[in-house]
Amino acid sequence: MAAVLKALADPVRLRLVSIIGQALDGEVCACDLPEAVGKSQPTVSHHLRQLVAAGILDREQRGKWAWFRLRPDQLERICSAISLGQITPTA
Amino acid sequence: MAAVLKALADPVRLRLVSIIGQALDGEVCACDLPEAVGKSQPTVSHHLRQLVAAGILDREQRGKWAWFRLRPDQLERICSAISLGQITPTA
DNA sequence: GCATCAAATTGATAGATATCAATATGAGTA
DNA sequence: TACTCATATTGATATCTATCAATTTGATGC
Repeated sequence: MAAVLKALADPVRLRLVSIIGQALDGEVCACDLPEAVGKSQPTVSHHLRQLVAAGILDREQRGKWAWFRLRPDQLERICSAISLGQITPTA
Repeated sequence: MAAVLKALADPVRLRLVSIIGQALDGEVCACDLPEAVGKSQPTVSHHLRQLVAAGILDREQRGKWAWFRLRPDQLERICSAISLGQITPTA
C-alpha cells in the first residue's frame, strides 16, 4: 500500500497519470510524454516504469511504440483503502 | 496534491494514520506511538509533524501531552481526486 | 524558582531517488 | 544483414529523507 502511494506521490508521475487518464481514447504513446511533462526521455521512462510496477499503468507495445493506459481498479483500491480507514501498511 | 500523497506514502506514517484512525475515541496520545510503531520518539515526532503539515492529522496539546486525530475531510479530498481523475499536480 | 516529564528540535549519517548524458536493446524496414 | 528510430538501461551526481543520539523547549507541580 505504501509502495503504491509512493508511486503516485511524485509531481511528474501525477502529471503522467493525469495526462494518460484524460486522453480521449484512454491511452497515450510514450513518445509524447517527455515533451508533455518537460523531462528527458530516460527520466520519463524511469517514472513510467515505476507506475507500471505499482500496477497503476498498463504498458502495451505496438510496433516501435509503447502505449500506456490507466488501471482504474488499482486507483479504486487506493481510494477505498483510504476512505474505509483500511490503511494497512502490511498490505 | 503530490505533497499530501507523499505524506501518506511511508510505511511508518501509514501505520500512524491507521492506529489513530482506529482508536476508539478517535484520538491517540503521542506518548503511545513510539512503542506502537517501533520507532524512536524523535522519529515518530518527525512523522507526526509531516502528517499535520499535510493536513492529514490534527494536533491538540492537553497538559503535557499531545493528542492526534484524523482529518477525514483531507482523506476524502485525496480519494475524490483519485477517483474522479482530477489528479492535478499543481493543486 | 526548581525539578520533572513529554514532545520537539538539532546534528549527523546512511540509504533512497530524481535527473540527465551516454549507451544498449529491440522492433520495423529496406 | 544492415539501418533507423523508439524505448530502456547504465552510470554518475545531487538532492532528499528516515533514523537515532543528544539537546532544547514547554508545561506541570512542588
